[in-house]
Amino acid sequence: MSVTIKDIAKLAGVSHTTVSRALNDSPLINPETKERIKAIAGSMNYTPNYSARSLVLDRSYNLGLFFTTLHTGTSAGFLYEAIKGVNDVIKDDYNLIVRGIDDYKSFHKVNRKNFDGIIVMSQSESDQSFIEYASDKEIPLVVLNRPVESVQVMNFVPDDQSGAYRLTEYLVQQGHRHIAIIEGKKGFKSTQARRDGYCEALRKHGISVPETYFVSGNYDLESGHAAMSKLLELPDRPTAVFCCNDDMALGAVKAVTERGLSVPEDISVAGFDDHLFSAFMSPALTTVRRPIEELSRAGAEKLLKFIETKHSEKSVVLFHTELVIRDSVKSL
Amino acid sequence: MSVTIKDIAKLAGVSHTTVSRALNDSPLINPETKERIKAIAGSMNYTPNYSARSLVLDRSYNLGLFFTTLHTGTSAGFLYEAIKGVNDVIKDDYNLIVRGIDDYKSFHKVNRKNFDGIIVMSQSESDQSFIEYASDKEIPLVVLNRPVESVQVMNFVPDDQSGAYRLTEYLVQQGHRHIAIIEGKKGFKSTQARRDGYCEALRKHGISVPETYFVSGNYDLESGHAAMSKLLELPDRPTAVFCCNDDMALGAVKAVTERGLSVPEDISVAGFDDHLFSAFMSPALTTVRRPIEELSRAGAEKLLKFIETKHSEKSVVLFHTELVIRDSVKSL
DNA sequence: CATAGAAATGCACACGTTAACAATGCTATT
DNA sequence: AATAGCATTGTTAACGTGTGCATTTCTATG
Repeated sequence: MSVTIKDIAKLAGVSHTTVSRALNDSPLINPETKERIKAIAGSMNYTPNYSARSLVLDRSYNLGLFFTTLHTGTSAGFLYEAIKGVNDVIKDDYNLIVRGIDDYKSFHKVNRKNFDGIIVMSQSESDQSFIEYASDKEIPLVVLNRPVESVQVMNFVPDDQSGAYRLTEYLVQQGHRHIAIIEGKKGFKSTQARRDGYCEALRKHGISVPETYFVSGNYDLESGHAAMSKLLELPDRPTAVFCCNDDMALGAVKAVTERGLSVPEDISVAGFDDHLFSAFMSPALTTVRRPIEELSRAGAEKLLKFIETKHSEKSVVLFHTELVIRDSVKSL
Repeated sequence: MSVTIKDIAKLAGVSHTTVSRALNDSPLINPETKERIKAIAGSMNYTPNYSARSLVLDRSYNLGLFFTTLHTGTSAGFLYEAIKGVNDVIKDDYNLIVRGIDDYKSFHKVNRKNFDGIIVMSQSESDQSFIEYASDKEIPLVVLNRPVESVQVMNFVPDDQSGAYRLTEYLVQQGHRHIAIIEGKKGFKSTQARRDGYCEALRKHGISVPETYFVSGNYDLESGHAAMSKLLELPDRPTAVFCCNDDMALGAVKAVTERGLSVPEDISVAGFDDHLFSAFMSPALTTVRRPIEELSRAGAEKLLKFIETKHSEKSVVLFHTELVIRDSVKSL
């Protein structure tokens, strides 16, 4: 039913090979016939059958963008920026396939035949088996957002720890000594890194905080709200709270205002990520910017280059995170 | 390099035809040999080559999820919910390909060979050409979010107009008579529908507002902020503002608090969409819930059923929108 | 015992594309 | 004029899978 190169060949009075070569701009073909064939193809509205091409070329034209999960733990802004970044880079001739790793019962269908390359937006060490699997199958692979040690891969990660360090240090510089932390989802690497940065800064400045200042969350709005509610009940209420992402910070601010208190007058709040909405919160959120879109773009570019040249350094590249000072932290 | 059915055949001492049939659970095959072959396939770690299968079966195993754009106009929450909804439904044997329609230079590569089915999250009439193209190519097609008249397609849309009507009516019932609107992106169908619902409610209650109460936005945070800033400068400042989505509402609230005013004491604000963060704004946002995730899920289910059975009613199905009353509107 | 028919398997081709190799005609060099 | 070599095109096979039809073997029926 649909047009094939053989149909074109018949009409042009040449062999289908010649058509194939002409359409692929082979230098073997006489420029005139090439033009003629292209014209015919155009007029017949020809589109190549990618399955056939894939079969013989052993390429799928599929690129996978995998997240740890599409459920709790992955915020909307994170997903959005990642897709946008990757999508901006990949050429017209790749399909971008989006998927949560935890949606796979078996990785069976993930192989070189089905994916020309894979980008993993890794948030948790639970992805490890997937990453190792893909690496083992020799699928071109870029891992973003989380450092991977066990396997050699192209690896781009934002420097969460130093971001958290600088933010916490900033809180200290503003005169805060009672600084609590609302942590991210358990098991996520970023959770650990941000906590480490926080602890490091406190230690450096000789500040110690009670255990009750460590409250767990899971990166979503509700958990931020719940965690802050706990903190506000404390007899020795903190003067500042570092929320490990902006979503939780929004929830936390809510918990404060609900009690008739206000940010930053009664308590200071800081976040992490710098999502789109953070600048528009009331008060505008002091946070740490993580360049997710840039990271995704860089990752996609690297992957494409690797697919083309089959060559690249497999090492961890740290992306700079940046302290963004706004209005949610009071100077004491 | 990778295992094929012929390799299995050799090992099992049968023809590759038998292997193919066995793995596809054909009733033609002796149950015992079938089991034996399956065992061998498993031990050899066989995965079918989808390109080859696609070629002969004329199916791509690709499902497309297309947005009007991945840039301004599509909010993170919208993208997130849509992907989540669709992803929850599609079986393990489909690839979900995500893409912005405005990223295509030519629709060339969109055809039945490359897509078993397409879901269009349509926000603008600019998608019309794409929808007609896909429909013309006889690709199984579901259009979500925006009613389509020119072509017969499966079409699921939230009832934005009546949602906006009820919300506006609610504002009136709370005693507001000076109600402004911050509109959505020009050219988007939803912009029109929400405006219509707003106007209808005002008319019904015999309220007229000055032209200056219609301020244009484009569904993003900045535009909400800018629009509200304008409104606040007005000599006859409105007592309530209907923002055509939650993102703009957040931006609008920001503009209010920046001026030392507060919501809802000095001015009431309402939104539209009910994104995840809306309940956690301060104050919690009164808005209209649009069941995007459910819509996406329903759309995906419908599409899969159609692909299987080749049969379905092509008509518009309205999804109910729901007024969500929170704390951002004051009773006068 | 002959035979019809069912059950199980194999043969051969098709899907649409690319590419190694062969073939042809032409030009330039000796 | 013979030939080497280039430019251009065609022949043919290959990629891995599914399926119509033929073939073989076995069972049941008369």
